[in-house]
Amino acid sequence: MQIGSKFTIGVHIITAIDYFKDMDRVNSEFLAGSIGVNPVIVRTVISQLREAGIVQTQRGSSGAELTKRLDEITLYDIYKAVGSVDTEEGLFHFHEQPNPDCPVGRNIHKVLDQRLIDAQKAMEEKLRSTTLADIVEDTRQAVNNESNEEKE
Amino acid sequence: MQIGSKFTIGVHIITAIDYFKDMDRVNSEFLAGSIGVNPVIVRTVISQLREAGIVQTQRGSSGAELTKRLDEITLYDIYKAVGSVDTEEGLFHFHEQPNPDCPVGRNIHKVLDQRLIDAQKAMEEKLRSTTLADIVEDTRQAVNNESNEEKE
DNA sequence: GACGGTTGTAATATATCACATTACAGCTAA
DNA sequence: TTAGCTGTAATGTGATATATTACAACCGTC
Repeated sequence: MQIGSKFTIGVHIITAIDYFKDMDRVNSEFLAGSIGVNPVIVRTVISQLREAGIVQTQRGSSGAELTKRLDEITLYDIYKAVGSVDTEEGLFHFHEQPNPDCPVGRNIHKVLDQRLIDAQKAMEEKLRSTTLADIVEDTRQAVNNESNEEKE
Repeated sequence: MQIGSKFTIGVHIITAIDYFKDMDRVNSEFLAGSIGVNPVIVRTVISQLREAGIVQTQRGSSGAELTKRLDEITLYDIYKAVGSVDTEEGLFHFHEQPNPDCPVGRNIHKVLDQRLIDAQKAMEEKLRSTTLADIVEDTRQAVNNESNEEKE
């Protein structure tokens, strides 16, 4: 089991929108090329980011813009925006029909649920601690290191 | 996306093995009845718990036994035993073909990977903090509360 | 105002995976 | 030897992630 790639795609999209904002026409096809997926996937993810108030787009004209500062967007915001984990169901899928006639069966939910929620929250808190400013900065840094290595 | 129910089934199994150890013949059919799944699923999960050194079984004769003390088994041990998350791949599925000709594309992995690993580890650490002794105790407690409520 | 380029989204296809189910050989205790 | 159980393979089925095609709605520009 894995959390779908729409999450890392979302991070990639926002990073690229900022990174290329003054250089290229950052449309869905350009992004799809950088990410390595179909343009429709990019548009779908951008739609979800738009609904979450993170980016802004316009039909017809090309290019998305961020509506928040990079340091106000966390990994968690993107994770949430693209629906990485269903809010109702949670990260852990509980077996659905424990037997109510069995003392263990009818209490296991009660006993486990909060601990599972806590584990999920611990992961989500970690995601909150990184902002897209961190990601973009680290990306620029990595690119700089590349050109330094070339010179040697 | 969700972590499969084999994890909560595993917890249920160990809890029931301990809870009923002096009362019933705890075979795969009995467990399947308590959990509400097919007996083969139970046997599969028990197989994985056995490979992880948590339970011990015998062909022919019925009933599994724990090979560790309850307070030496954590939720994480079960999570790991049943392969809730693939060790190679990790919890987060990264899009697989970021473009190496794009500065963002060829660096996004480097920049994101450690942060994703950290988030996953935070969740797993939480799972480590609960032992099956906690779960069984809370279950007995819950059962006691039931009979108290009846008397009122 | 017609046109090229773009977005938003529906519809469909495909592969993978979780779980269910059947079947049966191997084993143990009585 | 028999009854009952386990271990596991094989197969079915539904759900889901991602890819892809198609097209209407829309914008800036000539």
